[in-house]
Amino acid sequence: MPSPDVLTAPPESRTWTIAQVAEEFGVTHRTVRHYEDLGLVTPERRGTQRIYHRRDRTRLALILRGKRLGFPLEEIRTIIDLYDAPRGRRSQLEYVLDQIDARRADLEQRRRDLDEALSELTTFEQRCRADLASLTT
Amino acid sequence: MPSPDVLTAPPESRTWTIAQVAEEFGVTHRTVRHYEDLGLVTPERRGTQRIYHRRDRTRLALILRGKRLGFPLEEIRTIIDLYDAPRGRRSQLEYVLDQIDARRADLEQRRRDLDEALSELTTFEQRCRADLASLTT
DNA sequence: ACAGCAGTTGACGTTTACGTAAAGGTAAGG
DNA sequence: CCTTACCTTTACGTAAACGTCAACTGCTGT
Repeated sequence: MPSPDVLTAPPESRTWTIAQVAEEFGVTHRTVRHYEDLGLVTPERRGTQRIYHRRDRTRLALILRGKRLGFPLEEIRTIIDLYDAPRGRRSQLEYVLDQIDARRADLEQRRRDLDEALSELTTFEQRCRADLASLTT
Repeated sequence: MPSPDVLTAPPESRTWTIAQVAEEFGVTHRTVRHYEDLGLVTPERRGTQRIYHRRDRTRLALILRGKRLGFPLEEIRTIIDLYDAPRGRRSQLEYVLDQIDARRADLEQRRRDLDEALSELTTFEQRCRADLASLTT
């Protein structure tokens, strides 16, 4: 049985086990550990056990979306690193802004490819529907 | 020297060597041959040499766009196969239309992910620009 | 005290997508 | 005829992204 704390504790301090996050995100624990090996997530350790916080879940969501978009994990890491890079000095901020531009260009290329693929698919579908209609007559 | 035929022949019959298509699409000849091993392109053979036609270039363009979108080659093949599957019988047409729906769902999920990523990037950029402005003052 | 389960660390296996080296065929130019 | 450039097959290598044991550890209920 879970201790009542889970229900009464403030949401900020809510934590998860590896099995829980794996289950929630639909991946295996091996996958989660692999991401940790690559430095994509860094869960807290209570002794030897991993404790996942909200921050870790946010990262996992970012990672998995990156994967759905077809980015390699190493590239995903550079994105994550970008998002929580220190931005204290002007030079750092300018570097980050440059990186943002590069990423945006990449994403927009992908969107062009995607829209192209979608419109070709639509054209193809119309042809098929026309063929189907001509069979019916 | 190329024979004058290359200039006078009708554009339909224009062909390419493996080196030319590889160069044109910015990949190595090894890559092109790999796609052939997987059945993604099937160039004509003149003796032992490969002859690439317009049709092959169209396919290569499809393949590479698929790759930019992060699809595995096997999945790309199912797409290509879909595009030139026989559509004579009604049952075949209905099957193809089902596949089209599945693909569209996939592509639209990707677009959602993409738009989300882009808008997060924009938000982040604004924050950075704000930080930069506050440094200037 | 002890079984049982969840979690942990290696370490090797697998699939995908090519790279790369070896060894040779072929057509054109000198 | 011989070199050179381009093409061919065969085959082993490799990096990424996990899968899959194996062998422990550490709580938890009985």
